[in-house]
Amino acid sequence: MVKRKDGIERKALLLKEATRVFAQKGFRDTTIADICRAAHSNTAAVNYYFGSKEDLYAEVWKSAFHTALQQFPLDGGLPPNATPVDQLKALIRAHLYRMLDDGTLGHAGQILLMELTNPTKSLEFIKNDVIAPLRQQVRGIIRRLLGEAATEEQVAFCAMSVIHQCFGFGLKRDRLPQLFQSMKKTQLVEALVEHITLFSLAGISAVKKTRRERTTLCEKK
Amino acid sequence: MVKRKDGIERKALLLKEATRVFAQKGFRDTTIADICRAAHSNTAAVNYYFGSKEDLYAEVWKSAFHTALQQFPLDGGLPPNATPVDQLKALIRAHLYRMLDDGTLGHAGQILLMELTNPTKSLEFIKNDVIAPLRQQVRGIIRRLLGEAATEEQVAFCAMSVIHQCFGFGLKRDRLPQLFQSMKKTQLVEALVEHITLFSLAGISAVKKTRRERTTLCEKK
DNA sequence: CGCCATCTTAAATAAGCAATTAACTTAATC
DNA sequence: GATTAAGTTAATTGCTTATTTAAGATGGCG
Repeated sequence: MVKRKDGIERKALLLKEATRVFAQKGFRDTTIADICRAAHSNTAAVNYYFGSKEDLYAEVWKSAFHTALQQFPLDGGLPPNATPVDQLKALIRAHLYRMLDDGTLGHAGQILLMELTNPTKSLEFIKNDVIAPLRQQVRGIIRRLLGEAATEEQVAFCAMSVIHQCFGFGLKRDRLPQLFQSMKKTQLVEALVEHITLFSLAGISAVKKTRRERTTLCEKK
Repeated sequence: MVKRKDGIERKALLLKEATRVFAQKGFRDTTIADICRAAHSNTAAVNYYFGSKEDLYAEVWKSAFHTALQQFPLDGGLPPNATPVDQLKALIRAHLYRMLDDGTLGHAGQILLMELTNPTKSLEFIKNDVIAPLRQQVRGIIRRLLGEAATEEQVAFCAMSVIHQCFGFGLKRDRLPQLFQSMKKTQLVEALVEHITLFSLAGISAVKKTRRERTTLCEKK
């Protein structure tokens, strides 16, 4: 009945270090000993506080995505009546920061990419809790940009083109500074936001201009 | 001095099954037993023929990328005097097939994505042998599309936008048929080729139209 | 202080896996 | 068909790692 505060402090530290190590090395390559060493704890600590390595991993991505979404909400912090162009730009910026941030923010993106290429059991949850609402959000914005005349397929394709550009930079996360040595990180990210927004808006406009018949292979209903 | 042919047959079978299993589960999650079971061989076979699990993995990606590049060469099989637009489209198609093919072709893409998010020791080789020449190829085409006035940074950003769109579809490889149930696979891939080409050419044109000063943060020399 | 739940620790346990070994079988060449 | 290198096999070794255990230390509260 008597709770001590040193316990919850250590638990929080373990979660933080676990997030970092998992994001860096992935679930399978991370040992409990790695995490406990980073948190200056005994190897039994993980099992004591979280039950198992798997349970800890689940806690990690839950908290990582929670903070990431809190810091960069799906609507980008914009009022609901913002123009779709502004919404798109905010969305791209949020994604890039989620992917490229050096702190906790970036860890969520790292873990997401690893789950997509190398799934653990957690992928199902991630798909439902993270990817699905995100897809809704992106498609909503694209729909407004393309107009009612566009097919569902056109919306889906454009949404993927935008998102994949952002995700792709997560893949080169570690190599980006090397590729663009002369730029500061924040400069680089903002330049990328500008580029992806410009590139994508042009792409979306081009799709909008195509005749509808060309792309109605899908959506027969 | 006496060579037997049953050995090289088994070795080839092991390589083939190893490629499939590695592409599906990744290096760390694949056990030697998994591979040998798939190839109807004893667990000692991998060490007998390849020396170690790591050496086998190296053989796997070498052969996988070799076949992938043979089937879809960097120039897309086009004559050197082809228009950059045709070259871009051929490149996009080649990438998509490398990412989405169900057979051996697709395995190279799977392994590449896993290496990028979750590197093993092999990543350095992959970067030098696969990624670097590819980047050269893409940037060459983009450069021709953007013209001499464009900055190196603009070329690099556009190249990434194009490539990442293709890579991104590799990330959803398994979920694509589910998202577009009504389309046959080949239909879907060709539709994606059309979409990415259209989208990217529009994006590149838009970048070309921007004033040079806006994007000269990099490349001070 | 003295109780007791909470937390910490070192050591033990057990499971999984890559790699090795040595005995055994097969196929090519004479 | 005898010889021998090549290939195959089951059993074993040794290492890494998640998890458990039980004993010990610590902090809050009466």
